[in-house]
This record gives sequence, structure tokens and C-alpha cells, in this order.
Amino acid sequence: MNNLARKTDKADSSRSRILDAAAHLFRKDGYASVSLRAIAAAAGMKAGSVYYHFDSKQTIVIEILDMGISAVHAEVARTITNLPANASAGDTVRAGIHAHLRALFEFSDYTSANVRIYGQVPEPVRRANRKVRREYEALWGGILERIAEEGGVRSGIDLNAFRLMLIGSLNATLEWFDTKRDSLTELGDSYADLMLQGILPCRELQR
Amino acid sequence: MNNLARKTDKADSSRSRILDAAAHLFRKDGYASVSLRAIAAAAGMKAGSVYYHFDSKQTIVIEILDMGISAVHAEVARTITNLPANASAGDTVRAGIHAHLRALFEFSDYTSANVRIYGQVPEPVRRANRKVRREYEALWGGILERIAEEGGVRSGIDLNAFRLMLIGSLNATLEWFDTKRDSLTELGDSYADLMLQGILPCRELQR
DNA sequence: GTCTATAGCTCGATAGAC
DNA sequence: GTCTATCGAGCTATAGAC
Repeated sequence: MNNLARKTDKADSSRSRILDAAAHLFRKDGYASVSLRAIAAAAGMKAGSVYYHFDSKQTIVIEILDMGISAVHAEVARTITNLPANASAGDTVRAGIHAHLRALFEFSDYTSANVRIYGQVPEPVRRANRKVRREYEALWGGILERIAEEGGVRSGIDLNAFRLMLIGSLNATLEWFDTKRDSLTELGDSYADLMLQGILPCRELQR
Repeated sequence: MNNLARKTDKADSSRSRILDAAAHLFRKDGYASVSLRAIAAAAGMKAGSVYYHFDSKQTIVIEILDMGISAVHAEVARTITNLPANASAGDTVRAGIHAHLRALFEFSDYTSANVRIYGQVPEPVRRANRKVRREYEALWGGILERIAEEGGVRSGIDLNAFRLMLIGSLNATLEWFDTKRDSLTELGDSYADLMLQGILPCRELQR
């Protein structure tokens, strides 16, 4: 029994190290230019050994792409669910933005790999990732629909455009924001403020 | 004389075909996975011939990355310069957004290649592209500074965050917007509206 | 200017020892 | 589970004919 457990732990650990190493390298260098030899070396083993844990390079990248989105989905869903029932539209969007950013940078190798390489991975890989992507879009779609029904947003807003603008701009922060130098909370506050109120003074206050 | 002219034209045409073909392939498949054979084939020649026009694969991609940003820079600069002197802050930002989107999709192979592969291209290539990137950031920085000084934006706005949010969200449209299906002008109007006014009703109008 | 041919590598994946 | 060894393929870049 102890033997079996130890065996499984070892396999799990190697598997995780391969995924971590691959996510890091994919984020840094793209998909095609990362060799299995490089992944294996970064995970502390030889290329041949990787095939004990995965069937191919494609199965590795599929798992990484799914993990990146699932992590963000879970954090946003958890955060929104835990909001008080009387949360305003502004509170809700603000909390969602913070949650998205939090997960984005907590699992940055996986999330950044997703944002960067999704567009250039072989078509079967893209297809495999499509379901999780759509589920995350639907999560935000539902959130925005609800606050709009409750009358929390300006009339005439294109909710679809807003969702795409929001997620696009948040994901883009992965390319320049440095969590070691700046506060992620302040970033989220700035973005939420701009998304909620825009940059113009209210019409009523304009001269 | 005719001979010389014809020779030069031929070289120029081949060079352009190589660049066009490479930009298209880089956008589609990333940098590393695109072979010189593939670029040559798409440009209607053999791999060896490419080396008559370019020293290496890196010099090709450097030129493509620069062209992508320069095209957008030129269009935004031209548009802002041609605005009437009394253009409001809203008019200015709106015009800049439309110009950025227009250039983004008019030269989509080059602009999209830039957005997609910049992060995963060899470091010397990134370094070569950095100057043009910074110049484009400075262009928007100047535009926003000016309208802020003229009092056209809410107080307390983080102009740096706004610039990054704006460009990040516009560039992200390359990943999903289809110019054959939808109107780019409407997209720009939606984005400008959201960026300028946000999604919340004005404070004064809230219950 | 474009071609063919090829040198010198590196790649994904497999086979089989331990 | 991890190793070594290797197959067959594809890569960038170059050399030299035309």
C-alpha cells in the first residue's frame, strides 16, 4: 500500500513538473520552438521519459491551455458567487476584474501561455481548448446580463462589445505588468474605474 | 535604362512578396514553426532565392514587425493632425480609436503578426522593434496629455493606465473581429463610447 | 535573380535495457 | 519511471551553376 502510494506520488510529481516546465517555456518562446528535449531538461529528466506521462507534445499543450482558462474561470465564479446579494453593478464588475487579474498573475505561466500561443497552435489543439474558452465567455455574459437587467448600466450599452473589450484589455496586461514592481490591486482599481466611468466628465458637469 | 529599371522592379516585387508571404504565415503559425521553405513557396520561389533579398530569417521578421507598428502610427498621427483645432477630448480619442482600428485591419497580416509573435521572437529581434513600439506609445502619450491639460478628462484619471488599456483592448480585436461580417466603424463607435463614458449611468442620475 | 544540392543540425517519437 | 540510442524527417544557411 505504501509502495503503491509512493509510486503514484512520484508519477504525479513528474507530471506536474513537466506541465510547469512546458507552460513556462511555451509562454517564453512560443509553441513550435520549444522542443521536448527542452521541456524534459527543465523538468529534470530526459526526452524519452516524457512519453511515459504524455502521448505527445500536443496532449501536453492541450492540458496547459485548459488549465490556464479554468484557473481564471474558477476564481471569477467563486468571487462573484460570494458577493453580497445587494452588490451594485459597479461592485460586481469591479470584483470580477480583480478576480480575473488575480488568477491571471497567480498562474501566469499557464494563463500567459494560453493568451500567447492559442492563435498559433495546431488546429486540433485549438479545437480542444474551445469548450473551456466558451464557458468562460458565457460566465461573463451571464454576469453582465444580470446587472443590466437590474438596471445597473447605462442604456444603449453593447454588452457583447464590453465583455470583449474588458477581457481583451485585462489579458493584455500580461504583456507588460510586473507584479514585483507594482500593485495588482491598484491596477485593478484603475481599470475598473476606467471601465465603469470612462475618462470624460459626466455630461451634466461639462461646460 | 529600361533594363535597369526592370531589374530593380523585379527585385522589389520579389522582396515585397517575401514580406507579404512571411507576415501572413507568421500571423497564422507563429515565428519558429514557419520555415523559409514555406515562405519561399508562398512567395513563388525556392528557399535559396530568399537569401538574395534577405540575410536571414531574423532580418525578415524584424522588417515585418516594424512595418506593422509604423502603419498604425502613421495613420493615427495623420488623423489626429487633421482634426479641427477645436476638437473636443472625446472627438480626439474617438478619432484616434477609429484610426488605430482602420490601420490594424488594413495591414492585418503585419499588425497581427506583430501582436502575436513579438513576445516569442528571439531577443535581438525584440530589441530591434523596441524603438518603433516606444514611439507609438509616445504618440498616444502626447495626445492624452494634451487633452488632459485642456481639461477634457475627469480628474484623477491615470493616463498611463488608460493608454495601456486602450491599445491593449484595440489590439485584442485582431483575435476575434471579422471585417467581412461586421462593420469596423460600428466597432470603433462602441469601443470609443465605452472608453469615454464607461458603462455606469452618471452618478447624478443614479438613484 | 533564381535555381539545385547539400552540409550540419535539431526535431518528435519509438524501442528496449534497467 | 527513467534511461540511452536512434530513425526519419525537416530545418537554416551556403555554394555554385545558369
